[in-house]
Amino acid sequence: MSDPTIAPPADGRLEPKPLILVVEDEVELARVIGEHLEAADMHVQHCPHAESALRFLRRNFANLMLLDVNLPGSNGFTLLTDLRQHDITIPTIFLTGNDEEANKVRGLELGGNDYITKPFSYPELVARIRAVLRRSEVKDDLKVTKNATVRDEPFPFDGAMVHPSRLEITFPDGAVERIGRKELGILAHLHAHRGAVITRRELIQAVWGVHADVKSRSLDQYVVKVRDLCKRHGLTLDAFRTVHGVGYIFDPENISAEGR
Amino acid sequence: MSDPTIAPPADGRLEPKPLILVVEDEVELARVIGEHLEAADMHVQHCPHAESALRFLRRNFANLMLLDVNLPGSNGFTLLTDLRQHDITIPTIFLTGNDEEANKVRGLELGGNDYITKPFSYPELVARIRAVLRRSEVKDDLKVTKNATVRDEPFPFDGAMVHPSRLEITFPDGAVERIGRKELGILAHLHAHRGAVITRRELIQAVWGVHADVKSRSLDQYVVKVRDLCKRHGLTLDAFRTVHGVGYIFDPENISAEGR
DNA sequence: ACAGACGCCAAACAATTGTAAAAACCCGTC
DNA sequence: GACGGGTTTTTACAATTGTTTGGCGTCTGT
Repeated sequence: MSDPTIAPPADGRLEPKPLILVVEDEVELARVIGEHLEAADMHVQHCPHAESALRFLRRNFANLMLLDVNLPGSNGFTLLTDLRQHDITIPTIFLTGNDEEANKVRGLELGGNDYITKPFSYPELVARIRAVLRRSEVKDDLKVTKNATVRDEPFPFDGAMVHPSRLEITFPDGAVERIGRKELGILAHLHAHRGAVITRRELIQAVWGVHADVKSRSLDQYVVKVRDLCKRHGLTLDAFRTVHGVGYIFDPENISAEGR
Repeated sequence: MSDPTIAPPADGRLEPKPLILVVEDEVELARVIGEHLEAADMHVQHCPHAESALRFLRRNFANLMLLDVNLPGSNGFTLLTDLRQHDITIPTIFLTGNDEEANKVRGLELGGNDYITKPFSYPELVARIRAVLRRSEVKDDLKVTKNATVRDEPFPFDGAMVHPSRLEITFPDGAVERIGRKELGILAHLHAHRGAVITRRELIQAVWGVHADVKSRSLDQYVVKVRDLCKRHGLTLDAFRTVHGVGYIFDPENISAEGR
């Protein structure tokens, strides 16, 4: 199972386990892969087909995707295309069944990605994953939060302007305030899903990660902060309402009033 | 400079393909590597052992050598020695099988070179090669560190003038101070990326090299020095802020009218 | 009215960064 | 090969900033 030559982190500090999204229709294979990855100190999320993977990634964060090229219906590549359309990028390792597919993958020249041809050994799989993760670490620390990176463009929020990279928010009154990563994460998620009701759980997982404790009152804390911030700079909070028992909704310029 | 984003050429102009000499005894591995490099727009020459590599390099030119440290008979290091004896220098990337070997390579302190540990992904390999090539291309570079270089021309920093070649900085008050290479490297990187948030990791790797220990607190030390220097000569430090949890930002123009 | 959900303050915690001082290194010289 | 000056790195700790928890009052929907 865990090959000794493949050294675990072995680092002093406690690394957070990376979350690997396994997109594989053969349930049994997925299960075995999952087992091995867990044994290698990783979290695993399994999606049996492209649709569910897409759905998952639209709402959650994952460190890496293990993608079977042969999926029933859509093949792996279309998933990639779909993801790109949604502006979702994720380090990916393709599972290819033969060299032909491998060539196709290679042809993609997808920077930062890798592929592995069946049959493969689990130590190798783990090694590959670690390698790709290691590489993406660089980009990971561009990650200010699970859902925002320092290269993100500034976006508007309720009249103010949020600068993810600088952890700052500029208000219409000209004031610039520093904000923390969690606030930023919340703002980013709200903005990304403006007009839609956002589950409390969803928001937490978007900002804290899929394995976060959903009970904590931490979220409220930041909601307070955010609201307080807006209030202090004379922004109306009409657009940011709480939906009792469900979560929140951020709905600038009444998007929900029209279409829908 | 060493930009972590792994970008393909994507350059308008037509570059001559670089020639990569692959010194690797495992024929199959060499073949695969070759394929990838060809796919990445490089010429490849394969030598299965040190002798042939030496022979090749005595008569021919190559832009870069990909050298497996584990060669039958001679190991990779002796090849390097031999080359040096013949006054042949060539940018080299070592293929190491494990961390131990990687350490050895690091120990060599070979400026401008790099290494990569198996297993590696081909995109990564290509990226590394491109990085080393890019670095070795620039002729009028000044070696600041074993790993990093900066351009030679003086540049302004926060009102002062930095003279890389003289390792000096002149302040508006006329004072001239000597600075170390690391300070210089930091100033240069800040200047080169002014206006953008610079990750701590990015800065460290830019100045200390790609393989530097990111956890070291050495950087802070120099940040202090730099700040201290500026302070002593009456420069405002408003432009050089730290972005907590992310890194630093130096942005001389855009001074948003807002304290902290 | 009741239970569960939410808002919110204050204090406990945790992680990151700033400093100072000492130790380790490097390099050219004696 | 030891010595000395300057540079680099490490260590240890203090200061700063960000995060989470508990408690409790308030609000909402049934």
